[in-house]
Amino acid sequence: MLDVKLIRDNPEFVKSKLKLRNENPDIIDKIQELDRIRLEFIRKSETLKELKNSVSDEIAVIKKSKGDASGKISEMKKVAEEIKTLDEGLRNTDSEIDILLKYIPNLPHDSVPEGKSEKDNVQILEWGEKKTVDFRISDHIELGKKLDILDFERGAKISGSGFSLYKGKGAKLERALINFMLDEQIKNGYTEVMTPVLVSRASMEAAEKVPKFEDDMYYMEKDDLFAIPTAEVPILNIHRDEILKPEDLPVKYCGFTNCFRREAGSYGKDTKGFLRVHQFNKVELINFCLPENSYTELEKMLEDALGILRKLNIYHRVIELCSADIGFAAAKCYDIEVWSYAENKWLETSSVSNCTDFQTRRAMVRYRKVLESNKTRTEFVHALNGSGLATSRLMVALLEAYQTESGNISVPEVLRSYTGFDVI
RNA sequence: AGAGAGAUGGCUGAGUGGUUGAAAGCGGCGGUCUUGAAAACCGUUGAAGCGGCAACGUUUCCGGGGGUUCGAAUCCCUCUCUCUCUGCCA
Repeated sequence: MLDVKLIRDNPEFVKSKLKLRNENPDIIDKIQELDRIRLEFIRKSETLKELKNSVSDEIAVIKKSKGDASGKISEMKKVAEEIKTLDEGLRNTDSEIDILLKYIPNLPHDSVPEGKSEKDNVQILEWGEKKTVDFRISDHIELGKKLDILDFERGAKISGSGFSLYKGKGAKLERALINFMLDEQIKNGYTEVMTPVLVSRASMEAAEKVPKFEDDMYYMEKDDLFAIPTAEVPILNIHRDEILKPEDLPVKYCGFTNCFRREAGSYGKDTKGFLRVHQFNKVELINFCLPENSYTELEKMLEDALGILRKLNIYHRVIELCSADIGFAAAKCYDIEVWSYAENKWLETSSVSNCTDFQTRRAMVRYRKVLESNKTRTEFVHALNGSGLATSRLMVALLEAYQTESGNISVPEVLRSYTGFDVI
């Protein structure tokens, strides 16, 4: 969530940034008004509480010396009533503000290209080249079926469309990919974690996924638990309500999990095979860092993700998302896309974002900042997240790019020590 | 799922209505001592909000929410979570 103080002190700045995201800035006026009311409640209530506290002490003294305090007590009775009313007003105003705040996205960073839609995203890097082959390219579904390594029909039988079954060398290849990616990220300084994949509502809220995206999640009503759409959620929550030591920053985690997405509203789009699935595998990267370092850390994280594709030798590009297309919690975001030879288009396989203090403010992840006066103050750390990477679409690109004329798959060099075989 | 116990500051752990934001110990930080270090001793050490340029003042916070009271960590209700035992199960 945004800082209310920023809205209070710099409303025009906030509005202009929201406009860049195609958001209606009027909501800021509403929050400002509620904030004024809120401060009024606080001041009135605190003045009365101060009075109540001091008189209560006096009453204690009088009672101790067996005196009569009935006058003061009845006076304070009235004051207590007033405080109750004021605090109720304050609570209501607080929750009104909070509801509004939950639907306001993070503000785009100055370096983010302005744009109206995804068409205005900017390609900033292209790596490798499109191979040309003199045989017919099979898509991943065809390859998966022929080699008996992927079975989408049976995946659907088990759970419905959008669920897949890996088999034999296909399963092993997937596992190899995950292990390879984790090992690479551990080398890059990330600490591996294995997290719960069902998380509480509080964790979802802290990651700013709920209430805005509640319909996109699988939800277990009986236990009020959500299936995670990304490991970003549990990993971010590792340090919820904590104050980190500045010397420990940046704190970097990587973790593999299954990810679950209902993909409500995208039925009919990219329904083939792995292109859009309800459950997929992903190695996630999270970085908690000092605010002043978050944009250099963002570039490093992008590099960490790209390193995987380079080692796999997969043709890819990087897109810098424009102001209208960056995710809700992000201030700046890069997408990594891999080339699908069969689909003849780019597939998003990673998104690397700097969420600044947007999530950490709600999650209360802070560090102790030492001021010039040698005093300390807590400040929110910045949180970054990135896929490093998501396997399903990567698998599409990999299978297609590594197919041979005979219809087999030549396992990428770096994965062979993991798979134990060279060809599928 | 059944029975019971509990939730207090970075940690351990006192505290059952009136200077208790909270004893004590540990840890952390600063200092004395020391060539240096350890030990010992002394001091210091929570967060959030509001007001203030600041010094500082003030309010709130002892799992969450509500209640009783002039006054609650302390009494009542409720929810959540954790632990132990039994059952079930990977």
